[in-house]
Amino acid sequence: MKPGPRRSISQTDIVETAFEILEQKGFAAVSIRGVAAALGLTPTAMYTYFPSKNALLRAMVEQVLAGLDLEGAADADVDWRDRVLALAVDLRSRLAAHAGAMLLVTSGPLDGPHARRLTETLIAGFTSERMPLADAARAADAVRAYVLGAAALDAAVRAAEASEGPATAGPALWTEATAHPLTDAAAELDGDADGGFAWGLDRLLDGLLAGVGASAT
Amino acid sequence: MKPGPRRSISQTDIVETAFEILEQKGFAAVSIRGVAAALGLTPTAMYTYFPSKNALLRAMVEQVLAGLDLEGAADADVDWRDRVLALAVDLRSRLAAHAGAMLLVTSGPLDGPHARRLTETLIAGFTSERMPLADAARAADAVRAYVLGAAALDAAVRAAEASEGPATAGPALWTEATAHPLTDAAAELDGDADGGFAWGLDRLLDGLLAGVGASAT
DNA sequence: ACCTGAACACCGTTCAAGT
DNA sequence: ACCTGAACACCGTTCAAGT
Repeated sequence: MKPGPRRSISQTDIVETAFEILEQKGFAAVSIRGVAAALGLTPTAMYTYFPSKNALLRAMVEQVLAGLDLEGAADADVDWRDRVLALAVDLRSRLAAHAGAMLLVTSGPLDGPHARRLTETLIAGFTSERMPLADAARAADAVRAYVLGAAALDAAVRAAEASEGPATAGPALWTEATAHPLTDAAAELDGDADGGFAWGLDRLLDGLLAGVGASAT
Repeated sequence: MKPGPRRSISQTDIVETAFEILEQKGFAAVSIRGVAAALGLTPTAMYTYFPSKNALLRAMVEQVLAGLDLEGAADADVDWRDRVLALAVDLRSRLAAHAGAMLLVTSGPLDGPHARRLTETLIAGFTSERMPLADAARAADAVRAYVLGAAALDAAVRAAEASEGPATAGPALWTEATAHPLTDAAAELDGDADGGFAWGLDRLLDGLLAGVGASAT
């Protein structure tokens, strides 16, 4: 095919195609060349839209965050505690929806516009509980860290299950099989990872909101 | 050079070399070929020691975790709260020590022997505070998530600073520059990221330990 | 068992050139 | 501005072969 302007493909089209590849073939398959091929372009044409692969990955992170209901989280009619819980659960499910989304988040800084809006919303919520600004900022950081870390641990476990089957341990790299009685016992009586996430977040909010506002139980 | 057995190189040597490359040239430079070259081997010889690149990365994660003072964390003479704080701070500083260590952790499941020992130690500590096993397991998950998430956010920020200079924003991808007054205001009066980490962990422990034991303040 | 050399099927990115 | 084609300097991994 000859060079020259074609029917314009948007950055959004590229990001969407990248997400399709991410879901179908995993994080490793998200490549400039692969996305270009799926769009019927040569790899070099991609550099018209994004200056680097990293820029593409950042745009993907932004799209994941774009769907967050920050307006709902700013609704002062609802308790802040309930709002931040809903927001965190939503964010976590969005990160869980795409198999490799967590690697995206870790692969670059969370400094896009939607990421900043999320941080701003969190800080605003905590200050609305009469928390000093410095503490509110740290509280926002703590919530971000908890949600991201939980999503990362989830993603790592699921990636391992997908790549090598559920019941495969390392080939005798370590011999002591049952040296972790508590971990094993806990694994038996639990299986509700989602419940664990909300429980831990609840405890974190207990600690963050203790003694700062009336609505903190 | 001719093929045939050489003076044996150990898996430990390979992992150490990989860490040197990680620190000097970053995560992207940690490659089978690169590590092999640094050791004077051909890439294929690497597959004698590790079945895949992923196996090498996992071994690196294990080495980061291997240095953790789990014995100190099991010392019942000290308050569990102080012990888990020390453990978390230690883990975070280990993750921060290597520029790309966080990507290592995120790139695979934390299911090696040292990772499991860490989980076991955390659960044991929480049960020692008279916490039910199921809750102790979830508390351990919460602490892991918080520490990992905080380390991930740190690493992302530092990676960005290293790759493109501190004061570079995106090239007008978004126009509203000062739409985040709280974030900006908080950034001005804070700069102590380490303090923020410990503060948030303290709040998390407040929430986790509230009402379960005598030593929970 | 430990290693080499060649090969396969990929990468991100740059550059000169076309329309 | 948008695109192609060729090229550079890389990847992980496999395979046959040597000692």
